[in-house]
Amino acid sequence: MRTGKTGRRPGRSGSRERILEAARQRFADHGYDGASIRAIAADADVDPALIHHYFGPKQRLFVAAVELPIDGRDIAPLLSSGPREETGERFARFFLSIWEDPRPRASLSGMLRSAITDAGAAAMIRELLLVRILGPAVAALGVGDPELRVTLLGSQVIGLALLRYVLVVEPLASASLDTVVGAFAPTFQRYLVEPLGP
Amino acid sequence: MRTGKTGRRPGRSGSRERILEAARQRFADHGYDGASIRAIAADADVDPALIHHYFGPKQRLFVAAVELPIDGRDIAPLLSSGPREETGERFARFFLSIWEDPRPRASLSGMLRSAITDAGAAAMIRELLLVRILGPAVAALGVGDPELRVTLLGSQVIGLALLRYVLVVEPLASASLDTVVGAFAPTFQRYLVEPLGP
DNA sequence: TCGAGAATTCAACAGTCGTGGAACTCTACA
DNA sequence: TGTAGAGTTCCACGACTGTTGAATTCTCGA
Repeated sequence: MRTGKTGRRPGRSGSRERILEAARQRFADHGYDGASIRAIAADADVDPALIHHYFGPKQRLFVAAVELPIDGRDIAPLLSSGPREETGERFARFFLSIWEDPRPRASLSGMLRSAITDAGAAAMIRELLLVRILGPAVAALGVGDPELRVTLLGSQVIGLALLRYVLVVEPLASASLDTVVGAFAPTFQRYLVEPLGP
Repeated sequence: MRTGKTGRRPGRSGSRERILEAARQRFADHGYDGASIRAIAADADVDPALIHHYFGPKQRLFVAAVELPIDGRDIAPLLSSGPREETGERFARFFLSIWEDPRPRASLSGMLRSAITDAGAAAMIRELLLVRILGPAVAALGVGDPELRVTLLGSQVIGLALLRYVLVVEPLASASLDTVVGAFAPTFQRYLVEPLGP
């Protein structure tokens, strides 16, 4: 609602929501550093100072925009239910079902991109993805070496997300869901429940 | 050699080499955007304008600093030699031997970090890592679905490198070489030579 | 009806960034 | 010895960054 004039606008303007939406998009596309407050403000058709008024410093806007829609405790029962030799496939389908949905994808993309450059966000990905989400899920399976398994799993999960959803590398990006599940399920199966050693 | 005075220095100063070294380090630690010309110049104890004098715009400095020390044609014969059921392990050992060496690691880290944020570098990782390095290696094996296999392989390679070397996530980062080989070799084996489908 | 406070913008500050030009000094070769 | 050119610095430009303070206009409860 940029009328060029100062002062409050009549009625409900929805600026706050537009800011969050624009921030999610920018963070997803350009990462933390690449997404400037001014660009987000322009997308939301709003003055940069308004963003600061609502959210304070940039870091706070980031955590407000990129809030994780997944709870690790949802995964644990899903993995434990059903035959153990299909654990990897269940995990693959669950993981992909989240990323196929465009809304969480923007948040997750933002996290992933930002984690690579920003040191604080790197700690965040460790904390959120590995400790809070994958950690409990693996722990609930009661297998040996849970910490190592979490990182193995994380390495494949992040690599897959990066190539298929963030960088959009073909032919992986356009491969059908069943193809992707078929390709990655055995890998997840090994990292989750099968013996690791050489 | 910052004497505070202008003009050429006597003797060989090695500025060019120091600039490249500093650039590699900065790009590795902070990615393309995060590594400023000025910071690189400070590390190399040199005026920022000298960097521009040698390498032109920043993009040219990046490709000069981050030059890949691997040739895809070196990998192909290595993968083909030896028993086929150990192909994945040979690949794992080769791949890890490169990253364990600190010099290429800096270059590769820089590429990886930059590829996530900078759009041009994303195309570069696709071109260099996937097309020029993993592509020929997989093609030489004469298996079906080579393009898909390259991206599967790439997803695990990048995820592993990211967690173990770039983000340094424990316990993967400190795990012994044999542990890592043991954990990932079967995955690589599947992506390289074994049937994929569900 | 009045006043507190929410919403919004403008203008500006102090940084940082990449890059270009001009000037200076040394080297290498004719 | 003279001179073209490589190496090097300083300075400045214009653009962009996150953030702050003040001013303005609207809303809502007392």
